[in-house]
Order: sequence, then C-alpha cells, then structure tokens
Amino acid sequence: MSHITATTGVRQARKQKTRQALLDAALGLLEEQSLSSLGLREVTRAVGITPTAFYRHFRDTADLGVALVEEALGSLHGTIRTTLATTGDSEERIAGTVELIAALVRDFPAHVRFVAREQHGGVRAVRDAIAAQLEQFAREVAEELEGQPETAGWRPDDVLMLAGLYVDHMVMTASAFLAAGQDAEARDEVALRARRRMRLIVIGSRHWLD
Amino acid sequence: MSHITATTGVRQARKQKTRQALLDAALGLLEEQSLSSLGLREVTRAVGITPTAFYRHFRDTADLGVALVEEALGSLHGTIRTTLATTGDSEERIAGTVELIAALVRDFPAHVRFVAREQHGGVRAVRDAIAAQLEQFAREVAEELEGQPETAGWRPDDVLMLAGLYVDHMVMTASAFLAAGQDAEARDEVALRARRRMRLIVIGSRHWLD
DNA sequence: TGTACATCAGTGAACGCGCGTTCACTGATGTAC
DNA sequence: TGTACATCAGTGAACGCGCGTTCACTGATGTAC
Repeated sequence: MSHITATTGVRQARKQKTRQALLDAALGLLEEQSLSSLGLREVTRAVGITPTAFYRHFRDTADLGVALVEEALGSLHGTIRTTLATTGDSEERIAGTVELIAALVRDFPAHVRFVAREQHGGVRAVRDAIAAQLEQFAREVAEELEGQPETAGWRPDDVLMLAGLYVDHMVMTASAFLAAGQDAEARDEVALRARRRMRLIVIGSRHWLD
Repeated sequence: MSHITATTGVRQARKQKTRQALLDAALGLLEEQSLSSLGLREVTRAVGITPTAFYRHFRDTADLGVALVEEALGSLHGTIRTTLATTGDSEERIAGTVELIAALVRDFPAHVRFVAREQHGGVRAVRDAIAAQLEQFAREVAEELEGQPETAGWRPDDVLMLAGLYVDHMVMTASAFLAAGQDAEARDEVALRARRRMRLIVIGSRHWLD
C-alpha cells in the first residue's frame, strides 16, 4: 500500500526540512543584526550542521535573504485582498486593516522585522525582491479599489497612487507595532494613530475630485 | 598678531579633521552595506590611518553611526521649518516641500541613504537616535501647523498625527528619490507622485472636522 | 523481491585572510615658569 | 623669549578568532533490472 511513494522522496523531504531550519535560524539571528552582516557559519551553527552543507541549499546569505522575502510576503497577497474586500463602511474597513497588521506583527514578528529592515538594507537583491512584492501589493490594492464607489471616475494612476499610499502606510504601521513591542499601552497608541491616519487618507480620497 | 590662538588648537583642529575624515569614509562605505557589517579597519584603511587610531575618536562603529545621525539630521531642523512657513497657497507649499526633499537627496545622497537604511537597521543606538530626531521634526512641524488656518480648532494630538504623517511621507519620498537615482524621468515620476500624495493629505485635513 | 550501481545531503579537515583589541611607543603640540 | 615637562593623536607589532570556500569523503536513499 503506497509503498512506491512512501520511500521515494524521503531524501527530498529531509532536504526541505534542513532548508527550512536554515531559514528559521537566519530569521532568528536577523532580529539583532542586518542581512549584510549575517554569516553563513552562524546560521549553520544555529541549525547544527556543517558550514559546507549550507551550499546544498543556498549560494550565499543574500540568496537565503531572497528566499526569506518570498516566505515573509509571498503568502500575504490573498489575505490583504480579503481584508480590503470586506463589506461595511470605511470605519469598519479601517479597523479591520489595522487589526490585520497588528495580527501579522503578533504572529510573525521576525518576518515583519526582516522586511522592514531589509527594505532599505545593504543587499540589493533583497531590496529588489521586497520592492517587487510591495509593488505587486499596490497593484492588487488598486484593483480592489477600482471596484469601489470611493474611486469612481478616478484616473487609473491616481488610484495606483492611493493604493501605494495605503501599502506604505501599512508597512509604517507594522514597523510602529514592532517598535511598541509587548507594551499594550504603546500598541494601543500605535493602533489609534494608524486608524486616524487612514481616516484622514479616506477623507482626502472622498474629496479628491471636488 | 594672534600668535596666542594661532598655535593653540592646532592639535585639536587636526583631530577634528581626522574625525571628519572617518565620518566621510564611513558614509562612503555605507552606500553598499549596513552599519552592522561596517568594520573599523575598513574605515581607517579608507582614511589612511592605523586601525588603533580609530579609538581616539569613537568607541566602536555604532558610536560613529550615532555621530553620523547627528551630522545627517541635526542641521535640518531650521530648513524644514522655513520651508513649511513659506507663505502662499497649499499647492505652492507642496511643491516647495517636494523640491526641498529632491534637493536634499541631490546634495547629500549618502546621508539620506544612511538614514533610510539605518532607521530600521540592526544597531539599536542608531535606530533610537534617528527615531528621536524624526520625533523632534514631527513636533516642530506640528508647531508650525498650529499657527495655520488648516488646523484651527483641531485637537493637539490630531495635529501631531498630521505632522507625523508629513514627516514619514518626507522620509518615504526621499527614499523614492534615492531609488530613482540619476534617471531624470524616474525622478519626475517620484516628484509627481509625492505631490499627489501630499495633495490628498492636505485635502483630507481640510475636511477633517466636517 | 533482491541485487548492483548512481545520486547526493551532509561531513570534516584544511586554507588563507581580515577582524577587533591590547600594548608600549613616538614625536609634535601644549603649558608652566 | 627660552626651557623643561606634560599631553595625546597616531604608530606598529602582536594576539587569538571566526570567516567563506575548496576538496575528497561517507553512507543513506533512489533507480534499473
């Protein structure tokens, strides 16, 4: 019973597991330094394998960084669209968006920190990978906005401008949540300010064509 | 004639010159890496002095980084206030602000890159120094806004929220100008988008109390 | 099912190199008289 | 003004250490028949 597929792929599965362990270890080490100072040997040491084994998975730490970008942002596209598509008045959508960011920072703080840090970091390939993901987010948000009454009659590039503003605002909010850390009061403060900023942007877009 | 002050201070002046050379060299090296990977020896090598001489000026590279924050942002407070205090309609003030950012990036690209990169970088002391400077900017912008008709009747923390939004927007715009590099067309695109974003925020603030 | 060979993730030794930091020093500048 | 001593920015040798990368290897997994 399934004796063919059961054995085949054991090697591949183990390799995948090691690769994931390298990504996890790197993400942990990157909480207190930048990718451009992350050493290949630190990472393998944290995983418990030989330095040379690293090359079976990544060409260098920059290559690992690009993989981390995919892990951090690749799965987020659906989530954001869903949140923005929520029916309800703008106040509800604002609250929902801020809560989404808060949840992301709560559940994946290391991923969020990595993206915030390396967005303008010292490794070009990683900066480019993050920029590409964020631009993709902006396009998706723009698509979502197109179908809503607030932006009826807008020029397409104005919609994209607004979408980009939303995306940048989300990144800034995530970063602010990170800085707030475990302090519940500070986090509430961040959430409050983030909602007010979004509210101001929503009001501005409502009168854009006046 | 002035023979007393002429000799006294020669040593001090030379020390200051070396210190500045270290800051300049570090800034150059940081165009292609992060502070957390910047080596003390690279910096002294670039200046042409012995590694050990570094300790006459800074405790370590993090300490040098904090000095760079002061150099990059310390002299900017007056400039920003002046720009915002410009009389004229909002469209003129928007254009003036975006041009200020463009000029900063043109004249001090390495300083701007450093601040953008290390704002969320791997060195806590430098992050904190940048955050303190940006918060000071926000307070100054808020003070400037208080005296203007747009924010008459606003709650003080709403004014600070708006000021913070302006400051963050300026940082994002600076970073976008940097990414555009020498490409004149790309720079125009950045300027256009920055003005539109500011315009949307201004419109939003005009209807904040509706 | 059993056998014989191929693949390949991870090993372990070795390399040359640049790192941060210590230390005692030199010699020009500064200060006291 | 001249002299004698103090200061201190920068020197140069030395240290132990961890780095990235190479190489030939091992032994479990995979494949062909």
